[in-house]
Amino acid sequence: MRIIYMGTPDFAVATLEALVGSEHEVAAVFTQPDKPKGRGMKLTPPPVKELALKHGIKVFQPQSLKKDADEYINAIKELAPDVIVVAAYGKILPKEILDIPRYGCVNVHGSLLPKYRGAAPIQWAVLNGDEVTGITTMLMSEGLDTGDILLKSETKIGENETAAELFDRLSVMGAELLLDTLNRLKAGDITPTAQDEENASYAKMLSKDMCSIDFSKDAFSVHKQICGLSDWPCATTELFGKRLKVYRSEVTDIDTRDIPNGSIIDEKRFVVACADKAVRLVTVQQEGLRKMDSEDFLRGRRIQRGTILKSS
RNA sequence: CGCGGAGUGGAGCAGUCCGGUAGCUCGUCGGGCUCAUAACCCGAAGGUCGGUGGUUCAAAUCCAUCCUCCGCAA
Repeated sequence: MRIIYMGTPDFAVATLEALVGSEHEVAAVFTQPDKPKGRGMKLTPPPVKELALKHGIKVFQPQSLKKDADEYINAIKELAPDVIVVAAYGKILPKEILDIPRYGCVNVHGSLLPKYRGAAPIQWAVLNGDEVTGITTMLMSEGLDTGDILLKSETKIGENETAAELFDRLSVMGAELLLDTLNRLKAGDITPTAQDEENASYAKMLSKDMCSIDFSKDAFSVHKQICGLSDWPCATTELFGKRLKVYRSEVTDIDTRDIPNGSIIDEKRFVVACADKAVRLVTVQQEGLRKMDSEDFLRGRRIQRGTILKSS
């Protein structure tokens, strides 16, 4: 099939790569405009753009599909795609565009729809402590992730799995599921199913005010907060007046109900008391320093047992 | 020129302001103790102090410049 691909972040890279390596033809790529990023605010192209350019695929980076609608609609019509594939593009497609391809617009979404429609489905599945999540492909409609479902693929979330790790796994799964979806769509082998609106939920965007760790919560919640926010925006606490990011943790079975919340009960392994049990902080990063195992971080730093980690 | 932190044996740090013996907590290796151990005791190896230039009798430390890593902000 002749495809226009729309996507932006790392999550969308694997799928594009799979399409490029398949029998399908990627006629053009749409992605977000380059944005100032990193130290020095250098203008940085999105990951999908870099991959597209590497393969010599034409790249469009519209600021808005609504303002300059005519221009892009015409461009897309000229490209005459059989299907438009969208993976974490970050823009809403107007109906005029949705109607162009013969097979419609197929979206790859990082959750089992109708659960977690919206921006950060993968992280929310981890944050909420879900045991299972997955990938859904669907035919896009005008609403936010409300289109008819084509295929689903499930996977278990590991006990200590971070959102970043799950991201990587799901992006690979998404690529596979999409190829499967396209092939079966072409063969007329899929019956799109409407989403069950009753059970729909939305995953709102992650924000920095979710980052501060509250050790007065139970260990499981704290642990899942750390996993779900890793490695961005990352759960944080405060030690020595400096921000400490926590990338990785594990729940212990140490009962800490009689110990002040947030106090360090093992100053060598970085075990911290929560409301019910203790959590061990496994990988941390203090501002200005590199990311390291907590044992390394604690070594050579005179930390006393009982030191309290504050909410940052 | 967006703001800021860091670079010292294999790891993590102190020492830098006020130049003058390479320090601490670990790890590694060897030995000892122990029923045993991630515990304890004794000993050893291992560092051109990120690079270069400068000041000085003398630079990890002061000055200049470059490189690398990271936090904030986006």
